[in-house]
Amino acid sequence: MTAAAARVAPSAPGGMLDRTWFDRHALEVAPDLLGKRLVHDSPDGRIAGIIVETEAYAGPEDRAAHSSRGRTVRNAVMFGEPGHLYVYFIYGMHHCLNVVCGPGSKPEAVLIRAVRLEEGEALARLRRGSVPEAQLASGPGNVAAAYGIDRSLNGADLAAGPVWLTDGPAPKDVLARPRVGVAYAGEWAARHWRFMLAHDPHVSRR
DNA sequence: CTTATGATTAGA
DNA sequence: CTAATCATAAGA
Repeated sequence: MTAAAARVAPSAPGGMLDRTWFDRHALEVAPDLLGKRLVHDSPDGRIAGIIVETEAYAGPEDRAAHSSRGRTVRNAVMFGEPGHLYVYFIYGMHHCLNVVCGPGSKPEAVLIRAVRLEEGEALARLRRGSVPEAQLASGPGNVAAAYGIDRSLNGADLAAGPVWLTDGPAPKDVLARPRVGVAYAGEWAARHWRFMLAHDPHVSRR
């Protein structure tokens, strides 16, 4: 293998998910993200794991989505090109990691709610402290914390790194449930747009 | 400028 | 159940 080929490599094991993969409705991407591998090559080292829980946020019509209140400084990335990160700060202390979807510039995104870490556990522990293994990256705020992701990565291109996704093991039993923390969204709150692997100890509580 | 609140979490 | 804690958005 040549040095040039090695440099191309963010795609490692399975193929790297490309922009066209994200250029679909969030409702299609969210369940498809289960089983995929999320990687972050941070300055401190690599963190990687399998996504076990997601939530879909559709375009302006979805009253639970940030984009339903129009384009603002915070949610601008949602209105841009699919395949970028949308990272926002919430409740004065947590970051949430989202993947921007499409189609096209339709402002949709998928929230990554829980990951089963496979690589970089020691690094995650430095950031998260001595929590049970199953909770290292369980819950959206904890995923961002374990991965060391904050707003400095808002808008980052998943096709350029340092964060990207690759194919992973096909999920077996997938459950669909109502989304968390969106009771204010009326009829939209009742939709089962939260997806998770059944019986996986790494999904968030609630 | 002021004010309310949130795609959360940990702990009582 | 509530506190923590602040960027953001909306309103005056």
